Amino acid sequence: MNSDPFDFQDDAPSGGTGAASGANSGANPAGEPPWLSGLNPAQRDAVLSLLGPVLVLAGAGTGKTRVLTTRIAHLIATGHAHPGEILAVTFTNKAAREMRERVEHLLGRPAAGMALGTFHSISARWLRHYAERAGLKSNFTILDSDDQIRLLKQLIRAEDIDEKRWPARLLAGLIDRWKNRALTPQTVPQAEGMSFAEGKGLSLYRQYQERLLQINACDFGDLILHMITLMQNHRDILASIQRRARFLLVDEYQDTNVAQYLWLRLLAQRPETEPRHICCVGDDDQSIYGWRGAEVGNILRFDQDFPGAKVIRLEQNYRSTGHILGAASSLIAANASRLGKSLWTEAGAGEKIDLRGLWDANEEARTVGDLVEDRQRQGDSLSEMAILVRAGFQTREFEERMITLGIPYRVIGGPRFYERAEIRDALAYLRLLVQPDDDLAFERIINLPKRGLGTAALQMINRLARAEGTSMSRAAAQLIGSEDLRPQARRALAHFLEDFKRWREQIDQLDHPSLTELILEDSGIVEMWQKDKSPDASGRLENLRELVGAMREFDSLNGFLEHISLVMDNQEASGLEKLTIMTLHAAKGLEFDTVFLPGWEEGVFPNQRSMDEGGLSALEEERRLGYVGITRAKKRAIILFAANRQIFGQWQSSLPSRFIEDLNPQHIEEHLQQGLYGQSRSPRMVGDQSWDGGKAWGGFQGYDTEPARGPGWARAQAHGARQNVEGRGDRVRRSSRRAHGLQGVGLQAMDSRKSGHPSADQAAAPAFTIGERVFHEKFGYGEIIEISGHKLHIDFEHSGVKHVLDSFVTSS
DNA sequence: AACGGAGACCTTTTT
DNA sequence: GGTCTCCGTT
Repeated sequence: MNSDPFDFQDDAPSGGTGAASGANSGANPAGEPPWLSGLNPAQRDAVLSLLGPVLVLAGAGTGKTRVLTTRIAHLIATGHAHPGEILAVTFTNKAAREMRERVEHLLGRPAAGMALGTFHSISARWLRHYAERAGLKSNFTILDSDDQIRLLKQLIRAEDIDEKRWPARLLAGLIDRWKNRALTPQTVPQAEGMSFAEGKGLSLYRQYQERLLQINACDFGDLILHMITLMQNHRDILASIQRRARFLLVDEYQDTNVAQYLWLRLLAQRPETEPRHICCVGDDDQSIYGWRGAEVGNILRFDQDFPGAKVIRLEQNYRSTGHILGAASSLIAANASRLGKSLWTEAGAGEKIDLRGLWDANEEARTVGDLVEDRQRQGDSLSEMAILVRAGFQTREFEERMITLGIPYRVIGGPRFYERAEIRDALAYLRLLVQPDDDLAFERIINLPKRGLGTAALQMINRLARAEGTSMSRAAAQLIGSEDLRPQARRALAHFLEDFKRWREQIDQLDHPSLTELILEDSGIVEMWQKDKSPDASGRLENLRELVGAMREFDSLNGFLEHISLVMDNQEASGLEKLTIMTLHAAKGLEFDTVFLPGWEEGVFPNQRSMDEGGLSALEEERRLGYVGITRAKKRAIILFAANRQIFGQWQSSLPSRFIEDLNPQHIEEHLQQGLYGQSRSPRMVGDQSWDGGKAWGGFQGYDTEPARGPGWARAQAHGARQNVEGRGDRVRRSSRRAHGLQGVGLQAMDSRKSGHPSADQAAAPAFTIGERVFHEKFGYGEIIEISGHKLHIDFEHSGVKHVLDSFVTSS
């Protein structure tokens, strides 16, 4: 991030204004500019189509970032645009940082004045400039979701709403969703405003916004929302910004939400006669943030929004081998709503996808561990391997296994550095230092470390602040001049305020890291942790030291605070090679030689809750997630699933993911564990006539061809013809038609449990009775205490009550 | 202020 | 099963 946070005024030398002139003015007369060499025709087209609206549909691994960066470099180097007229938006700060580096590398010089950042960071800069017009001061605080919740909690309490029934996080979610749709308290539809605490939703939203202005703060959504409102209501602001955004570039367009879309529309707004130089890059197949408001619709109707838009498809993949690409394509082909792309590669077929069915999650982790060690023996680096899970809880078993094996790993996406309590405490001190009206910071640290200012004192301060319509700091200052507080509390409060006064006097004397150190010492924070005997206390002190270290990279305290409220990522410096464990979401945009994809089971992936809430469109989003997962792999992908898994302390039996049947078997090599899905000698198995004892472990080979299964079946047949990848061919029908036996039973049980397709054969439930003694392969003997369909609750002699499917159990 | 018990939660997550 | 939050007790 640049030191000058708002350099977009008139510092831009004019000169790049003649966009319409000579398209090749910057080209080397001897040929073409060097940065264009090595681009394939589609990429080249995307780089050179500088004028008018352009949509680049860039499949996974097709060189999207390269196109974007080259395009920017080309704009500048050919004189089509001055850096100060370019505005490029990304979704993460990391992406922004990388993009800037690459552009400057191509140009061979800094691209000073170019606005390149996230929607939020760019908005924040503008908003600081125009703060007064939005009712804020330019040093406003950016609240994170933690602060947001605490604020909402106060409002909910003040309204006498039952916090249990109407938790603050629910309201926070509601407000976030409104903001994602660019709805202010004035524009929330009447009916929706009623949706919290018997109709108080909208009123709470309004109060929340008022309160934010009072404490001179914004939440993340406000950054964008305020800017939209400002641009809509003030022509001068809009004009000034548009001047700086003559050439717009947007990365990951499929992830934009409605508010971001409106933001872009305002920036791109031009008189009819003028072209809109907007270039959006995205991949509808990698849209995985629908659940937080992203609108795939934005990318799907780009050419309606921007008439005359040129659509360019990047389809040559440079990342993965043929089998990986083939498997991924066959999976995504099962989705109905897509713009459609056909990735291809010049790389060889490579290794097939390694598909492994295992008994339980434990074995899954062991298998991955073994395979990782195998790769290491082959000389592969750990940093080229990753385990990509659907949900956070899955990381645990892998972490445990890696610890046992002594394999260094890192988990991405755990609690982030700046979200840790001790860091947030320290930051609250700094926030209050520069912004005395920051009530949330005040409340956080007023009694930290303990200084005898408990709830009573806090309440008194709060009441006065409300009565006077002022901030808590000011109210507190007033209180120490009065007799309202007990002498002890009064002294403590006076001391607290004096500390801050003293520190503020030091702001110009000391550099900010030293000042922070001073504050941490003086306030007693350091002492507090030193006295703390809990095992993580030393780590917390370590973190505080790290915080001071991180500050040194910024030239001002304000610059640092801006950075941490927007850029909450922690870049790990450690040079040690490590295996990466992270969620599929976090993996987007990354690549690894070897990718492990565990937990491909119904319920886990696709995730049950996701489907319950979002239906078919959520299922498609899950499938895109699978597509993202597979396409992270350069050389090999291993997909795993387990028949049994403990979820929230309950054993669950599960069937392999329906996504596995979407995969074209040509690209798959199965390694199925013997005896999976209880090939036991069960006399109870419904219709078990032809079980062949293991090889064709049922679920997978069998259920694909079960017509009763519904949508999956129809899709599977339809998409064969669309194969477009190396190794194309009609989809091979699964050979086994065994639709009965264990797998049949399990299937029915699953189906009836899931939304959608009730099984036709439910009547065929085996006749277990409550109280019956049964045997389970893993849990041994037990007694049935409850039956619901095919799901049994069994009290096992050695392992307690478990929920298992009846197909895993035999009567004893 | 410090402990502990009860209850609720448990998908993904950037900014 | 694990963790977090709240609330009541000491």
